[in-house]
Formats: sequence, C-alpha cells, structure tokens
Amino acid sequence: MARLDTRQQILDLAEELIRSKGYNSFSYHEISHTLGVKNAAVHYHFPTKEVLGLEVIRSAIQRFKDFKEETASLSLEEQLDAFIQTYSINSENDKVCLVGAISVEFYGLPENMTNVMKGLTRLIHDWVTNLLAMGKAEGMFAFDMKPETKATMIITNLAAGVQIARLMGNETFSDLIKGIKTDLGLNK
Amino acid sequence: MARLDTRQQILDLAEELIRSKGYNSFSYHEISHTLGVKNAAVHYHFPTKEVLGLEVIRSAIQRFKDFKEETASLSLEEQLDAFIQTYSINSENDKVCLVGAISVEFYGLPENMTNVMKGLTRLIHDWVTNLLAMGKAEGMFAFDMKPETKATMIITNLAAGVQIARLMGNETFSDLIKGIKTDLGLNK
DNA sequence: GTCTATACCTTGATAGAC
DNA sequence: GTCTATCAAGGTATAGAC
Repeated sequence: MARLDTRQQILDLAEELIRSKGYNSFSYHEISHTLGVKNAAVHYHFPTKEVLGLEVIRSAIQRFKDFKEETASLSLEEQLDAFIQTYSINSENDKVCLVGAISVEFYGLPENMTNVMKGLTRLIHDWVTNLLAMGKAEGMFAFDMKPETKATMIITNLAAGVQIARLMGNETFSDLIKGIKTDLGLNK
Repeated sequence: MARLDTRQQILDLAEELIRSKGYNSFSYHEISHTLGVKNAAVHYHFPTKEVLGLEVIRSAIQRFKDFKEETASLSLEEQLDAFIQTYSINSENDKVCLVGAISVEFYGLPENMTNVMKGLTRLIHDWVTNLLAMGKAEGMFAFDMKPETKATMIITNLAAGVQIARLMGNETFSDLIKGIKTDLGLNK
C-alpha cells in the first residue's frame, strides 16, 4: 500500500511535535523514523527545518480561515463553542496551541517564523474581538470592557489553559471553560 | 576582580534562557560563552543539563515561598498587585513565566523536571485561590464562581498574557491587567 | 519521490593538568 | 574552581544513484 501523501503526513506530524514538545525539541530523524521514510525524504519535501516550521504555521492560517467560513452561519454562541472546541483536550490529545508553542520559544526561532505567526495571532484575535462585539450588541454576551480586551482575556485563558492542564490535570481545563462562560453571563 | 559566585550566575542565566527561548533551545556553550568561562566550568557546578533545569525550578520554588512571606502583611489588593507585578514586562524584559515555558516543552523534558514543576504550579495556584477566597469573603474581590476556578482564570491570563505580548505587543499585556481587575470588581 | 552515503557542526559530557 | 583537550552522539543538510 503506497503512501498517499508523504508531504502532508510530514506536515501534520511536525505540527503535532511542535505542539507537544516545541520546535527545537524534535528532529528530522524523529519525523522520518516515525513515518517509516528516510531523513533525505523529509528534506526533499521541506529543504530546511525553517521551511517546515513556516509551512506548519501557514497551514494553520489556512485552517483558521476555513474555520471562519464553516462557522459563519452558526449562532454567535455556537461560534464561541466551536472556537473553544478547537482547544479541547483529552487524555490522548493535550497539544498546546500554536500561539503558545511559538511564543514560548520566540527568541530561539527563525524570525521568519515568528513574523508569520504574528499574522495568525492577529487573525484569531480580530475574529474573537468581532464575535464578542456582535454578541454584546445582541445582548448575548455580557462584559464591561472593550471587546479587544475581553478577546485577549479569553484567548489567554484558552492558550495557557491547555498548558497548565499538563501540570494540573484536564479537570482544570474543563473547569476553566465554565468560568469563561460564567464571566460572559452564559451558564444561567 | 574575581567572579563572586559563578554557580549563581549560571543559575540566573539558565533561568533567563529557559524563559526566553525554552530549555531545549540553549546550550552549555551559550552559558559558558556569555559568562566568560569554559564549558567544563559549567559542568563542574551542574554536572548534567537536567540537574541545571531542576535547580532552576527549585530556586523558583524558593523564590515564591519568599514572596509569600514578604507580602503576607500587605492588604489583599496589594498582594494581588505584587503577584501581577512578578509577570510584568517591558521592552527589555519579556520573559515568559516558568509555568508556560515548562508546560509548552512538557513532552520534550526530563520527567524529573516536569514533576518538580507540578509542585510549583500547585503552590502558586493554592496561594492565588486562597487570596481570592479571602478577598471575596471580605467583599474586596467580586466573582461568581469557585475561587479555584477564578485562580485558574487569572493565572492563565497572566501566563499567556506575557506570551501573546511577544506576538501582539506589550500594550496587549497592560490592557489585559486592566481587564482582570475589572472582572474582579476593582477599577471602580 | 525515495534511497544510501556522507559531510559538517553542535551538543552534552568527561579526564586530567593546574 | 577553572582550564585544555577530547569524545561520542545527534543535529541539519547535501550529492547522487535508483
């Protein structure tokens, strides 16, 4: 049985590794060995590790754009739930988000990567800000500050929520989600 | 002029490096070169990198215990401010906190390190929980959930706040602090 | 598109002189 | 306590055959 798309497999595994150990903690050997190909095959698809890292971020940008389109017709509360869902963790999957992974290693990464990552972060923050602003206007979400600020609060809750879950357990994360909703005046 | 305490200098620099690039992004060579000593000198004080990482975390535990003692006589709001202050960033200092740094690289670190880190995280979380519980009882802080949950919310705001500031700018962080206080019913 | 083979550098770590 | 010297292992990356 032939490999369908080695390039895509490498890309998916690289993202998984970045989000579980960090960019500087995995090697081309780990990727090639896991996928059952050779080191050189990985270099064929992604000539340098920086290119691989960049493509991981670019594909995440595309994925977020798809997410926006796919959820655009949902209610605002459903959109918020769908967004929270993208962070969700269970015992087999406790990857942190890219924003957290890249920002923690920030000064150990190629500048190209951090620059592209800034774009993704803005994209996410703008979308959440807009969602909250609309929700507040509709009387769906309640909060007493700029929607930009509330967006930062929710994004940081989620980003560090998946991180701290590794140190304190997954219940801490599910508990946190309830707190976010309570502070938005949901959970009534 | 003799070096006063090489061991302490190594320890401080190692923490700085972990919090700016991550544990797997710095080397013994970077430490020795920066401090103007040789590789072997670093190994004399910290025989393995794992021991060095462990000592960084242990010294952070001691520092937090000192912080508790030093702030114990302050008002609850002053204690909260002092805690927030430990995360504070400016243009020369935008190190992330140890909780974030260690949790992001979690699966790329020696288990010994992550285990000791769990202790520090509990220590911090318990202290914040207690602070919030007392503050609520006193009518100083207002929130509609378990103090444990609110503690997780504030800690994740701060931990990811310093991270996201690297991608969005420091104003995002100062704005976030205002949001935290607003949600606690302060900032009136 | 994947392989073998290899080059070259950096890494963490050790032995032994001073 | 710091040095010189050195090591084995692992890292990214490339050349060229299939």
